[in-house]
Amino acid sequence: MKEVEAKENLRFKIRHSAAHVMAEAVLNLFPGTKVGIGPPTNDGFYYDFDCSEAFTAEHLKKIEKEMKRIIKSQKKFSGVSVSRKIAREKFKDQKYKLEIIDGIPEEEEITIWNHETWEDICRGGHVESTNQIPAFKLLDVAGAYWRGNEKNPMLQRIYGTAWESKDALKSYLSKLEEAAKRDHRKLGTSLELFYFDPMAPSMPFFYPKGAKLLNLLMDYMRQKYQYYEYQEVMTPQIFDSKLWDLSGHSEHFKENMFFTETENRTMGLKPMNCPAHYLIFRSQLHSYRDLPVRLADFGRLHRNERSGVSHGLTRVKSFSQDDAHIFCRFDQIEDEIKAFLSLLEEIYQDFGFEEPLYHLSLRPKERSGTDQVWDESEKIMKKILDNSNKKYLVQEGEGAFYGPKIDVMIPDAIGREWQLGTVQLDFFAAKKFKLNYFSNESQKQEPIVIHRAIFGSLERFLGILIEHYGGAFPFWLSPTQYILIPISENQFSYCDKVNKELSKFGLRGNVDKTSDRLNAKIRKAQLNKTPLMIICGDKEVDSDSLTIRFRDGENVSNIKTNALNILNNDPIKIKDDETLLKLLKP
RNA sequence: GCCUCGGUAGCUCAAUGGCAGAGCAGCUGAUUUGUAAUCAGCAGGUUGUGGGUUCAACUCCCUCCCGGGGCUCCA
Repeated sequence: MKEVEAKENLRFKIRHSAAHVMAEAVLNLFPGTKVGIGPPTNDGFYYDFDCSEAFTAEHLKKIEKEMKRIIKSQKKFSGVSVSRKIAREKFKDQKYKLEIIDGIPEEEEITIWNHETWEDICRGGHVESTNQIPAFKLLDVAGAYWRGNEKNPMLQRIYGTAWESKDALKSYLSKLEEAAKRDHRKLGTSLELFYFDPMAPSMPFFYPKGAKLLNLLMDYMRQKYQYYEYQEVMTPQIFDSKLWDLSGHSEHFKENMFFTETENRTMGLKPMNCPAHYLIFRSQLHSYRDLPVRLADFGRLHRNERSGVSHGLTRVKSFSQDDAHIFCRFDQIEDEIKAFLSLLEEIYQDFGFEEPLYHLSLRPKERSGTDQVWDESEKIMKKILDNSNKKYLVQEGEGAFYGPKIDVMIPDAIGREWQLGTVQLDFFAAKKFKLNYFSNESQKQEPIVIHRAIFGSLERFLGILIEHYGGAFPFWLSPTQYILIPISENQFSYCDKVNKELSKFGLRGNVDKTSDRLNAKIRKAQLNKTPLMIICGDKEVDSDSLTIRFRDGENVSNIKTNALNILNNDPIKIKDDETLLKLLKP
C-alpha cells in the first residue's frame, strides 16, 4: 500500500511540475497570455490559458517542443513564502492569479513555486528539477470556464499526461487506444446495435440487435423482480403540468423538460417516474400489513439536456430505467436497503463486474425532515455498510434534500469507474403527495419512499456493457448466439433443420446462405463477435452432427444438435466463453 | 448554453479554387469451396442545410442543423 502511495505521490509531483513547465512554454511562445490554474489530475495534468489565439494541434506540437527544451535545461524547483503585497506585485499582470491571491484566506500563507524561469502561486508538490519529468505528452485542448462558472470568461484548457517513465506513458497511451477501440459509439455502428438521426437529436434508434439487448436486460431484471417481490407497473408518458408543479419539477427541473399544449392544457413529458408511482400508490388504500410495496417501471423518460452534453448512449434525451420505488414503514428501511444491496451485488456479478465501491451521501445543509429522522436513517445506512464489510466513502453534505443516499461505483473490464446503482431515502414525498397507510391502530401514517435503480438508465448501462465486453457479449446476452455455416448449397436444408431445432431450444441465430466461401462466412461471424459458428459440410450431414467454432478460434466436432439444449437451461450461468466451451466440449 | 474541432456513397477514408474518387458493404452473373476476405461486371453523391464571394466552390465567407473533445480532479 505504501509503495502505491509513494508512486502516486511521485506521479502527482511529476504532473504538477509538467503543468508549470507547460505554462512557461505557452508564455514563451505566446507572450501576453493570461494563465488560470494548472493542477495534476488522475491521469495527467492541465493548465488553463486566456490567449487570443486559438490553440491547434500544430501549436500543441510546438508547445511540447518548448517544454522538452525547458526540461532538458534542468531548472530547479523551489518554493518561498511571500507576503500578500509581494504576491500581488509579482502577478500584477495576471488577473486570474490576482483573483486567486485575493481568494486565499488572510491567515493562510501564500507560497510561490518557481523553476528559475517561471513562477506560480502554488501550494507545492514538485519534483526537484525539470529534468525529473521523464515522459509526457500533450493530448488535447478544450474550452473551460474560469472556475467552472459559465458567467466567467472561457479559457483554453490544454490537457496533458505525464509519467515516471517512458514505458508508463506508453502503456497509458495504449490504454487510451484500447478504450477507443471499445468505444460503444463505434461498436454500435459496426455491430448494428443503434444509430442517431438528426430528426431526433440525442435520442437513440435501436436496430433489431440493439433492441434485443435491451429486451434481454429487461427480461433479466423481470426475473429478479419476480424473486425479490417487485411489481411492475406501467404509467403514462405525459402529465398535466399541475403534477409537475406539485412534485417541484416545474420549479427545479423545468429547463430539462419537454412540454406540449393540448386543449388549453399544458402537458409535460415525464423526466422521472416517481410522481406517477405516487399517484398509483395514492389511488388505493394501504394497510401497514401490505408494506413494503415495491413498484417497478421501465417507462420511457425524456429529459431535455442542454445541447453539448450528449454523449453516445451514456447521456441521451430519451431513455428508460430499471426504476422502482419502495413504499415502506420506517422500521422496514434497514431490511429493504439490505435486500436491495444484495440484489444489486448479485446482478453486477452476473455481468462480471468487480466489487463495487459505495458512496454514502449524508445530510445537506438545506433539507426536509427532522434531525431525528436524519440521525436514525443515516445510522441505519452506515450500519448496513459497516456490518457487511463493504468498501465505502462518506460524503458529508452530498445527500439529496429529501434524504440520505448510497451511490454505487463500478470498475469495468479496463479499470474505468462508472456510477451505476443508487438507493435514496425520501422523507418528503409522502407529505407532498399525501401518501399514507393505515397503522395497526388504524391511524393514517406516512410511508418512507425509497428510490432505487441498479442499471440506472438501460441505454447508458448498455453503452457501458458494450465497452466492458468490447462488443463480445457473453453467450446469454448475444443478440445473435450462433451462425450456421453451410460449406456449400448442399447443406442448406440440413442447416435449416438444425436452425429450427435450435430455435425450439430458445437459442437465437440464423443460417448464412450467402454465396461466400467458408472463410468469408467465418470472417463475417468473427467480426460480429458471434459466440458460436456452427459449421456444416458433408461430414456433419452424414454423421448428423455439428462442428462448432468458438469465437476464440477453438473447434469442437461431433456434437449432436440435441446437446445444445443445455445452453438454454440457465443461460445466465454462461458468463464467459470458457464456461461455454466446457459445456460443449465432450 | 459556451469554447473548440469536425460533417464527402450504408461504413472507413481520398480529392484545398479547375471533370467528386478508392476500399469494404450492396446488386447482377459466374464459382459450391473445410476454419478470418473467390472472381468479374454494375450501380451508388444536391459533398449536413440555406445563403454569399468567384468565370468556376467539397475547397473561401456567413447562417442554421448534427456530431467529437471539454466546461474546478479547485493556487
